[in-house]
Amino acid sequence: MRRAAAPGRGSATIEVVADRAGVSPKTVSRVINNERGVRSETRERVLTAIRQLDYQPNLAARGLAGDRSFLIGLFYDHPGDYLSEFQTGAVQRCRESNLHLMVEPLEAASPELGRDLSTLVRQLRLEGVILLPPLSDLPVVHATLAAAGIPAVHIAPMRQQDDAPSVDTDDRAAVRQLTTELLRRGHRRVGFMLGRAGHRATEQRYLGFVDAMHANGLDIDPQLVQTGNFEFAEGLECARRILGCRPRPTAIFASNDDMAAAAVSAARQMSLVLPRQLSIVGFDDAPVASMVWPQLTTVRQPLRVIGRAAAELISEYQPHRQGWPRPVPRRHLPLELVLRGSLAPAPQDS
Amino acid sequence: MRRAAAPGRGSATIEVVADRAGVSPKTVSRVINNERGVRSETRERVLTAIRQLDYQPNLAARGLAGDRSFLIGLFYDHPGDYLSEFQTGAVQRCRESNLHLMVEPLEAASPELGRDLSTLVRQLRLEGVILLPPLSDLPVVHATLAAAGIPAVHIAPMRQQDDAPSVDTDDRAAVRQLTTELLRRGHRRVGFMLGRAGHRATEQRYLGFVDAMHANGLDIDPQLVQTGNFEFAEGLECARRILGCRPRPTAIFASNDDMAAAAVSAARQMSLVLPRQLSIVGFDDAPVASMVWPQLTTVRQPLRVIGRAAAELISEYQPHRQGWPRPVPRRHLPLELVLRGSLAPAPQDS
DNA sequence: AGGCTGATTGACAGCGCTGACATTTCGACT
DNA sequence: AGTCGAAATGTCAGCGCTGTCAATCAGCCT
Repeated sequence: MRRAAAPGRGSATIEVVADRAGVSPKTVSRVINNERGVRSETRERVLTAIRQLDYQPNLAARGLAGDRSFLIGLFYDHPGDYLSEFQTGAVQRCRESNLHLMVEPLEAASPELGRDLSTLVRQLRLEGVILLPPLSDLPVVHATLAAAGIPAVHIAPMRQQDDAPSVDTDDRAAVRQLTTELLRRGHRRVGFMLGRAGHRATEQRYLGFVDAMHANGLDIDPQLVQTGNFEFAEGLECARRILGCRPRPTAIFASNDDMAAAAVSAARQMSLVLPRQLSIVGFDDAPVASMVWPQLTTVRQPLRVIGRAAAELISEYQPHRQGWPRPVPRRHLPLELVLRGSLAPAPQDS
Repeated sequence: MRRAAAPGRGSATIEVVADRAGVSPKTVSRVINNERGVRSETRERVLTAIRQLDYQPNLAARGLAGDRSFLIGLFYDHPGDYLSEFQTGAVQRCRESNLHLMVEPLEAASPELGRDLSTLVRQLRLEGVILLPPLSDLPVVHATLAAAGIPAVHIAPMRQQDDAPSVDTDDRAAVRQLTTELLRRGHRRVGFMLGRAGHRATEQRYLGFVDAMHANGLDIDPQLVQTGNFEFAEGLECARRILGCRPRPTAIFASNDDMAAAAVSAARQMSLVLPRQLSIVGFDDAPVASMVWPQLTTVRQPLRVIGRAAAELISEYQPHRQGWPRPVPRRHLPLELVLRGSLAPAPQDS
């Protein structure tokens, strides 16, 4: 023996387990990797030995020998409060497949993006990556990963790539439904706060709004549609512009909760009584949605579920292994309306 | 050659680089690892070859041969909006040391906690871990990591372990200062909303409050001190109890912004005019702090800086390498007051 | 019993790198 | 020029596992 194992660290090797079970290391390996072709009695013996020795296979060795890494990367640009929920879901699913999640913030605007990404991906030999928007829409990202041959799941991409699995939610339908709720309560003049240009969510949510308005024979007053960027500060300006229109709208649909919260603030500063004089609805069911008064009616994003789905697709979609390409997997998840106090009947004309 | 390298994936090996530079693989290894004893001319030649071939050393191989992993773990229980900021800071610092961050949610309450942790840590051969509260206070976590010989940085632990590096902020001083601001504006009856029992933050923030009150010769009315749990929902109840006291306090200090936002809601429901009739201050400078009206006066947590510091301590504190133990490293970071609209002079007695 | 097939199991090299140690090189000094 | 020690570089085995392929075994048929 050349180097003594540090005491306490690490654990038994596969050889020790093999000896104890009276089989060869290769057989232990087969058991660990759940390969078929091991008699169940043998498998049991091995499993017992593993348990008794509290054996943990060495990931680095497995990776080196098997040309794998057991690692998948989660790339994001702006962290938001949604990230931690998403990643928790993803990690949970990863555990089921014995994978591990590396998180990597990346600057979408950086000119080094391609190189940074390539370095990371190749150094770690990632088995797949999850791309959060807006990274999921950058051609350079797509190109770099394709060149490296790394499967990538795109979360809520603007346009689906034919060759890339994706996970998204049916924002359009949800907004259509929620807008319909607004109309059903008598609102006719409804303001709309757009999100940041270039996000799929921005486009889809607006389309859902248009769907509902048109379905009810209503026209959209362009003045009442203002562009924000999903952030509170911009949302304030945006809400003020909308509330400055005459006749004043009786409701505002904000493309996310942060902006909806901004609308609440703006209305409050203009001394409007909420929700009697103005209904406000948002999207995301972010923490702030239940922290303003009145609480926001909104659309819940099943963030953990999305995270799980992303990790699941990655673990399934391994084009260079067995019988791929099968159809590129996608998940299209439903959303749930959350009706709260900020939604009220339209005020009576007086 | 036994197995063909998958085309496009991976990159040149150290041997290819060595050949190109006209040196042995070992010398390339020396350059990669920044070891001394390489003539600078040789080093240059190797570096050039590395650049030309766009070589990325294989982490798994480095790990296996060198008994390292280049991985550090970030363990957390409840993800919160603060997590993503923290982790972004940590990842940034990790990159500087060529380390990578694995995030691992863990259930503090689970009876399997010790086993789960041990499995993770040994399978990945983590070089260190960062523990977010409340994990940083669980004896089983501490014991498991100590047994495995893994250095752990504790973030804001209740009590400092003599042998564990830690990062925390001076919550007590910050609350003392902010309370003093309140008193300077004429407030005398000030309510206080405690955080979840067992958190260091809960204790320290309250102590800061007591410090300031006593320093100004004021007693604390026990009725005005209520226990929340850092969450909005509890905060609402808590605020109602405080606002139900007579004479009604003219200000409330909440142990975090979520609860401060709850106080804003509760006050609004009681038709109090903010901030004229009631000043409210919080802690954290969470997103919600600037999303309620009036915006919250609060204390900014330098989350990224804390994350960086944690990663830095881990990369420095490697007791089983070179000359340890040196003094166990700690960081005690200052906080910054953020004065916003929710803080106003006390109403005049009438 | 012998032969044949498919299911199990094992032997062995090698994944790409680094630790220990051997060897060479180089400048300084007799 | 010759000697010596430190600095620079190289040699080689092996980290712990898995892929390949060979060997063995059990079951079944004639």
